[in-house]
Amino acid sequence: MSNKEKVGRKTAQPSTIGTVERETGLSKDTLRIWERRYGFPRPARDSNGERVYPDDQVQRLRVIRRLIDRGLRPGKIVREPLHVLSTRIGKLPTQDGADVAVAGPLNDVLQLLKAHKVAEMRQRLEQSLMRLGVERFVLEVVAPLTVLVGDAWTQGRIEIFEEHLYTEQIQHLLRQAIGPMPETGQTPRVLLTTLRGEEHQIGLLMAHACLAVEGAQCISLGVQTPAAGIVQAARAHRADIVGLSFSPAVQLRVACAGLADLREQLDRSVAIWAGGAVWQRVRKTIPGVTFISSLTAVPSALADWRAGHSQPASG
Amino acid sequence: MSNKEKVGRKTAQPSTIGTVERETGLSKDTLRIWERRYGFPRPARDSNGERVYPDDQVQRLRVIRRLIDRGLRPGKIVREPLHVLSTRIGKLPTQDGADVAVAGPLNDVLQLLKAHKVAEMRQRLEQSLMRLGVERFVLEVVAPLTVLVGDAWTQGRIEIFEEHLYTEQIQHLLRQAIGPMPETGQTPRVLLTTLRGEEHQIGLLMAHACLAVEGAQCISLGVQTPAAGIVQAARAHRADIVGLSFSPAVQLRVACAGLADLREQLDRSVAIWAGGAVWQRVRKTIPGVTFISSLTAVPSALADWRAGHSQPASG
DNA sequence: TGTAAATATTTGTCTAGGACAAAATATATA
DNA sequence: TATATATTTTGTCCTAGACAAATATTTACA
Repeated sequence: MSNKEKVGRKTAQPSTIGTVERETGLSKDTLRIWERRYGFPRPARDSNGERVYPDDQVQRLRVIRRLIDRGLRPGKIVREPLHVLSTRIGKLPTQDGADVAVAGPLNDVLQLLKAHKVAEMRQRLEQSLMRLGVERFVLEVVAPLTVLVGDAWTQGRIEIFEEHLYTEQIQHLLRQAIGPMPETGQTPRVLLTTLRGEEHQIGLLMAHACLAVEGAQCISLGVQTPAAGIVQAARAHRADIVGLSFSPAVQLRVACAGLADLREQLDRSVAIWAGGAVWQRVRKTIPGVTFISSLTAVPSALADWRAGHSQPASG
Repeated sequence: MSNKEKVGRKTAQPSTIGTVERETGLSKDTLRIWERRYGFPRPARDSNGERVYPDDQVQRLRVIRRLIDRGLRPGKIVREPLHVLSTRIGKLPTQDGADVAVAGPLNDVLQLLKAHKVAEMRQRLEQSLMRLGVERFVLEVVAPLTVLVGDAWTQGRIEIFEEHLYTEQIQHLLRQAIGPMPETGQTPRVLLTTLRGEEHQIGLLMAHACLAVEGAQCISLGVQTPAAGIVQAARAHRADIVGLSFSPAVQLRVACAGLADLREQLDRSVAIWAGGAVWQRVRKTIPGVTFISSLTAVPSALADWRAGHSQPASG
């Protein structure tokens, strides 16, 4: 029962170290050692001597986390006050897509979200989907928009429930787009899921959509399949590729460990594709694992695979 | 550091405590305290004194985890050898409503799932949806089938990945069914979500579908919205009703506490509907919260609400 | 006899500071 | 300019005690 938490009975949630771990993705050990080394965070203590984190510190931790995800080092930024961190976020090099051009229309969607005009937002997105087609919609709208929304939440410009609402709408749209695609029977057969601890569905759905339009045969297990289950499923469905999605929130070390672990358990003839922007800053590659740091790389990766398996036949 | 020679080291996987945490879902703290209290697991130590778990112990931990999820207590089972645990799994009680009557056609679907005939299963379900319509499909197929699948997993008759696969397919279907429903502008406006700790989406989607076909205007936030977020969202979207879904896995006390908490924070004019089979066995009702223990009760609950709010008008 | 309150047990999370290896950066050498 | 070595940074693991929430059991009472 690792996900047990103390029940917040009074008005607000008490932000214990366990809560903050879940909210920021920083492990308890990390939170404690930062406190010891850098003097931040500096939580209050309850009657029992346990840490109670004020909201503003949690907020600051979220921003710090975001910056570390993009490659900055804790020693440089953990002590910095919020306003310095915020300006840092603005100065970060943006994700691969040159967003300046598309920033306008995407910001419109963000504005609709903040104004709680759900119907209009959804309509706008549906129009984009129709106009651009599934693939361009995913690459040019959903991917950058999700980053935008994530940043906005990190910086407190939108509320958590607004982010939930966005996620839900996008999920709906993507599933509608994926749903009617015919079972082609083409290769490769791709088994899609995420490892334990990764609960973000959107990345998975984006990958699913991109693969499906390219004619790959996708079977999704949803999020958080334990490694042993992935191995079983790959065997049962004779998957050619196991596709795993990683959000920026994942801890690089944990993810690498999980991947290496899975690689050992999985039949060597089955490829592993690890998708997610996190892999842009990975150094050591894992043998037998293909890193796909951008959805734009999916078509060429598929082409490569097909080139290498042009003779599936009856081996 | 010698990071060139690191490639080929130990042949087997080094099951450290972190790895086992990921594999079993048991936290490091829990693993250590079990070792101290019950004498199991009893990992070896590497040169640095760190725990190294043999595979058979990890395997046993997985089974233990599964039994604990089903309500058994650690003190009783952690010391037991694997073969005892295995027999225990078969003897687990199924959900109270063991519907042998409906089992026929539904069992067919279950068989398809176990045979990994995804396409056929999906086709079968799609046909049911077409034939029965959304509401009957949800009530007569999805709801009992989900119980069936849950039981099958509990008793080890299907694997976890098969349950994931089922969930994913159903989610797809339900979202496709819900998606195209027009925004009617009718009342009531229902905000749908689950509380923290409840991560099952299917219940929520079933409720969404049933409400939508009855003409209610649904806005879903997805799962696990913190209470404060629900309050904000209800205000922002001028919700008449907040609908919360609870799976059988939820702990009754935790759920009640969460509901009471939400009831305090939420404007009294907003109704709270708590849905889920768990409420069949609730004793004390919470004032200001309507319990809906079966989806069949949704239409009448809606009628009641409408009867009591026959004059929405202009404030 | 059944229900509610009180007591006892079980169980997971929290605390502390020390230790160490893997990763990242800086410096020296060919 | 590349490669090997040194230094710093950083996260995870260690021990073992404490405590409250969750659950089981007993007692009190209608």
